[in-house]
Amino acid sequence: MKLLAIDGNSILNRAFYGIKALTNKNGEYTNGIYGFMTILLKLLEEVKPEAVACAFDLSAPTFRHKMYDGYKAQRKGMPEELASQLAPLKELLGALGFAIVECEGFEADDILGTLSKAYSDQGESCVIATGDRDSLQLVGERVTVRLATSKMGQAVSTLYDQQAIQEKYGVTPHQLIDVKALMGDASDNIPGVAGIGEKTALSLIQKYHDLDTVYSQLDTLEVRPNVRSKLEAGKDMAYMSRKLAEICCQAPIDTRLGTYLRGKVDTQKAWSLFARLEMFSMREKWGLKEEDGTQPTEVPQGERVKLLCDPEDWETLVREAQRVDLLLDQEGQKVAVRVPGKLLLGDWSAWQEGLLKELPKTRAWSSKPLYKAACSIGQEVQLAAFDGELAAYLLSPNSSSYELSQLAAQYQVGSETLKEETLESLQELVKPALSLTPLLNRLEAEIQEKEQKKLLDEIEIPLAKVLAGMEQEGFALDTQALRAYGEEMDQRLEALQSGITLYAGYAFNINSPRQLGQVLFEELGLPAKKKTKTGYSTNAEVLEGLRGKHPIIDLILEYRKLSKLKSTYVEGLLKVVCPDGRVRSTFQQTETRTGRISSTEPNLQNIPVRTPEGSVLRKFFQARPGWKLVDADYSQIELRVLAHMAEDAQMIAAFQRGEDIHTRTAAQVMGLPEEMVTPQLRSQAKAVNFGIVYGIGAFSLSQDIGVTVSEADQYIKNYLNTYSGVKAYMDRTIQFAKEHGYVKTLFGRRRYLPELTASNKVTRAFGERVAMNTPIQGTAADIIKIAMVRVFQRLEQEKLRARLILQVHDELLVEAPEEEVEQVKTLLKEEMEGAIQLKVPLVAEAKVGDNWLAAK
DNA sequence: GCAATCACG
DNA sequence: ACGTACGTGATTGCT
Repeated sequence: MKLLAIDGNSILNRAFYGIKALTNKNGEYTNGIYGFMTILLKLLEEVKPEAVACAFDLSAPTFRHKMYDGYKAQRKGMPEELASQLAPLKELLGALGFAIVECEGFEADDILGTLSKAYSDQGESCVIATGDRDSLQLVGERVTVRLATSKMGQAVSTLYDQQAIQEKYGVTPHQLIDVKALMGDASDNIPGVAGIGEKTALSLIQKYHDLDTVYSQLDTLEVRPNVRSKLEAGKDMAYMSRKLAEICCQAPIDTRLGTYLRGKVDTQKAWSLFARLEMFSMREKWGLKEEDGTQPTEVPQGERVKLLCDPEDWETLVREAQRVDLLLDQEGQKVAVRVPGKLLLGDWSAWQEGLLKELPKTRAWSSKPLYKAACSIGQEVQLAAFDGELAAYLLSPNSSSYELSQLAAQYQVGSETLKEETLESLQELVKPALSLTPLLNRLEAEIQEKEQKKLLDEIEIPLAKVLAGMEQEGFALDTQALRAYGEEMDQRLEALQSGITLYAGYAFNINSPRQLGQVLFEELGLPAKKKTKTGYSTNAEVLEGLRGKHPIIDLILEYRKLSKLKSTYVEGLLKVVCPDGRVRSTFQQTETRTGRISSTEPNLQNIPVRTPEGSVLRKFFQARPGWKLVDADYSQIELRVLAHMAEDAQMIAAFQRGEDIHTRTAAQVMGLPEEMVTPQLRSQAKAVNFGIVYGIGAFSLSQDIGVTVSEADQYIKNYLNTYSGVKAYMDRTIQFAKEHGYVKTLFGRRRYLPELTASNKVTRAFGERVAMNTPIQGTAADIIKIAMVRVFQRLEQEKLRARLILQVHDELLVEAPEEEVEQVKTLLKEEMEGAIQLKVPLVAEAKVGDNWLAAK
């Protein structure tokens, strides 16, 4: 019978430091557990043990502490984010049927020693898994150690048997105790003999075999005189260290071999623990099946429903139902519909018309595709009653995906069951559909509880419909002109490339930062300033600093800029343009942690504008013939939000008087009259204003505006003195975040901040900046979302043909027939400025043009 | 699949 | 001693 004996603390420790921080949606740290389970899987596969014991340290003092006050005295406790993973790890191991062994007064090492001795004494073998070299002394004829180490960040495990130890150290495993007695161990604070290190200790034991011999023959040892005197002085220390270093093999634990046979797996418990930890892939790896999570004893039994596939009376059933829950499978073009007592399954194309009529009483898992469908078959687009995906996002905006099956597992809601099993129940949609209703119920309740109902009902759900419209509408692109511009760029790129090759002396891939670094900093010998993890940094900031040092730099900067524009915007856009000449972005509503929306395939929120070469691309985004683009953007929305939320008298007054906030800030912070504020000073003040919103540091501000750190620091101090309400607000917000674990916007949008409890102060500082920034960025996002919904409704009410086609965080773009332009301009301004009443006015400005460049 | 870079607010 | 502003997405090179 082979035993796998694991040093739980040591392996957890390795796992924790080897994997970057990972938390579940509640902010519980999980990276150590994840790593531990991965290592354990690998061990089981490689060792194939019949019995497994996981040994853990207890926090109580051990016999070693009692023997020597200094033992592990310098050792810091484990960081909280690791300590918090111990309990769930043990719970999980228990659920998976592994024995957990702890023993008061003894360390995990002693447990491993005792067990390995018990097994080998009875002729059985034992494999010890640990990250700690101390255990090597336990190696014997039937005992081996698998030592986990990390080499260049890679986890490696080395197998040690008697021979391997002899080869590496030239002594027997047992002799390692005496080696350590002499050399000591800094990490455990075992003193050893002062002045004797690993080399000397090893050679002494190799030659004289043990500590007793060394000391009995001290006078005749063939060593340098100073070593002899050190040994003499350190004799007591050596013998005490030996006692500390020797692992005890008689810990009072259960040594019956059968105790450690793997026990029964509590599948439900393991399933739900993995779910809570959000380790979905682990469930499969541990052989857990989906049924394991849905046994009636663990989770409340859901309703029993009757499954009907393509029933003829589906339309009546849906029409007469009080409430409908709907799950659309876009890939399979199937739809699952839950009405009281029944689960209906059908083809989306056949059912969509009837179902879309009933949207107001429908709780959808995801509603945006439904609005798009309604729109594309020319049906009236009505609002859904609920949207599970959006609800889940509001409850936990940190998650990376909002898939129904994962959410159901996370929330541990029960699944409904079928009244009778049929062949059709094998359909892929059935399983997720059975957890749909319980999950929606649960999400609705939690939205109530967290006071996010208004946010969901009045902002996110109506917004989904607006976004559907924008996606459907698209934005016209002049592809011919764009293509021609691309060809121009190619010519220029070729010229730049030959110039660069000439200066470099050979052809290389300019797009490769590595090759470019080689050319600049090794071949041409330019001074390298910054480094990245993998080599020299060659980013624009570094290259700017090298301007004038070599003529190649200007060419590279231009090449970089052009090739970015060409590949991302010319080629990228041409790749996704629809046959009708319009590009249709997808707007992600559950992506950002702050509440903003994002835009993908193509991303229309990062079309160039800051440089002349880039902004010409906006010429190719055009209104239809006879139509115009109306572009309206908020003026300094984030600063206005800050003024309101911080209730800062100075800032509020400045906005109320309609002053230029950056000039005002410059005057205040730099102690000048406003007339003396030059454009350069104003732009510095603008950076300060931005910095404040981001949760500024003096270093970064100094980098940004090119002043010394102490000057930057002075600016910040002056700023916070001038706008003392802001300072109080920031302090208050961080306080709230630390107390509650989250921050929220004016409309109750939340963001959880597990970073604030980190022991790493860089991480914690990041958490604090996020705590300051998120309410501001998030409230601004809430406001423009409200404006979008209102603009959309006004266009509808006033029966205009104009359509909202794009949002870029503080900017809305409407495409309008020429005759509607004036009305649309007014409407946009009114709805954006009137989206909400703050202590400061909201200001939006609208401009008109044939293309996006002209309308800015 | 990740790192580096750069486009936007 | 260390690292250094918030939020995104796309492209490229390289392992």
